[in-house]
Amino acid sequence: MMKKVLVIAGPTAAGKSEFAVEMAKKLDGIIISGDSIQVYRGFDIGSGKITKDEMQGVDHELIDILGPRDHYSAADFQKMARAIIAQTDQFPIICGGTGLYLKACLYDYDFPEENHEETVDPAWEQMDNDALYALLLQKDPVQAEKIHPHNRRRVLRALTILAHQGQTMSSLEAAQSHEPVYDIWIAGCTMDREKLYARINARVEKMFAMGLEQEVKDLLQSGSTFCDQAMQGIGYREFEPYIKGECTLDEVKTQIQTHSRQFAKRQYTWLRHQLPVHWFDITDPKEKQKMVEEIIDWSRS
RNA sequence: GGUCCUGUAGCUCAGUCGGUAGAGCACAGCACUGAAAAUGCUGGUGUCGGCAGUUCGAUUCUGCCUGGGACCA
Repeated sequence: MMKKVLVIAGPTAAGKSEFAVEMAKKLDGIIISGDSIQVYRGFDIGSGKITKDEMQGVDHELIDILGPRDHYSAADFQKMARAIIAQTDQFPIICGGTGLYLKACLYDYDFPEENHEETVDPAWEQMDNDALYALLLQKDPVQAEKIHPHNRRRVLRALTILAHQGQTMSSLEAAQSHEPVYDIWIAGCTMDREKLYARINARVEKMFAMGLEQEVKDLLQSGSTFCDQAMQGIGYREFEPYIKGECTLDEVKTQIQTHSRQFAKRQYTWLRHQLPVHWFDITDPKEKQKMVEEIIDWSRS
C-alpha cells in the first residue's frame, strides 16, 4: 500500500505556507518545503521564508539546510524529501511551488548518480547552438525532437547525460512508469489573477520594508556573489545593477514585482499541465472549507 | 504673446518620398526529467491626438484646434 502524501501547490504569494500549517495541525503533519531558494540560510526575506512564529510549532523540513553558496537540484530534493517521507511517523505534507521538484519526488523520475563537478565537454562550449543541436540530433534524435535548438541549456544537458551515463536521456525516460510513487493529493491554492498580482506587488513592497536591501548587502558582505545559484533567485538578482550603481532602488523593486508576476504565470502553466491538481480559491472561505474536508476524507480513505 | 520641436501599441520610440504600421520592454499563451525563482518557444494587443482640405486613396501633405516640451519676450 502506497504511503499518502499531501501536496500544497500553487503560485507564489497565494498563501501556501499558511494553508500547509493549517492542514498539518489537522492531520498531525510534518511539512517538507518544496522550494528551491528557502533551503539556503540567510535568504529569508527575499525568498518569502516562513518565520518561526508562523510555523506554530509544526515541524518544517528542508529549510535552511544549505549554505548561501551551495548547489541544490531537483535530484537533491527528490532524495531528501523521499527520505523524510520514508522515516516520519507524521503525515507528510509537501509545500512548494517548484513544479519540477514536486514531480521528481512524487513520480517515478530516475536520476542516475552524478557528480556535480563534472562539467560539460569543453569542445561543446565552443560550438554554437545549431552545431550542438545537430550533434544531439545525431546521438539522441528522440530527445532532440523535444528540445528547441535555441534551448542551449537543455541540449547540453541531454548531451552530458549521454556522455556520462552511456545511455540516452530518452531511453532513461522511456524506462520510467510515469506514475506517482505515493498516494497523492495535490491541493492547488489559487485566486483571481488580478488579486494575486496585487498580492505579489504588496508582498514585494513589504519585503523592502522588512529590510531586503540589507539582507542582500549582508549576503554580499559574507561572500555571496550574483553568480551563485541562490543569488539568481527573484528578489536577489535584481539588485546587481543597483549595487553597481546602474539603477535606482525603486527600479529594483519594480523589477522584482514584474519578475514575480511572470514567475507566478509560469507556475500556473506548469501545474495546470504537469500535475493532477485539485484547484480551489483560497480567498473563498466556502471553497477552502470544502477543500479541507476533501483532504481529510482522502487522508482517512 | 512669438518662434521652433513634439503627439504612432500599456511604456520608450522607429517608420511610411501618399496604398491604414514595427522594434525592445510590458502583457498573453506554451514547453519543461539533475541550475526550474532557471532555460527556451509562440503571439500584435493600434481610431498612427481631433476636425476639415487636397487626392482614387491621408497615419504620411496642407490648414485650424488641442495636449506636451524648449527657447525668445
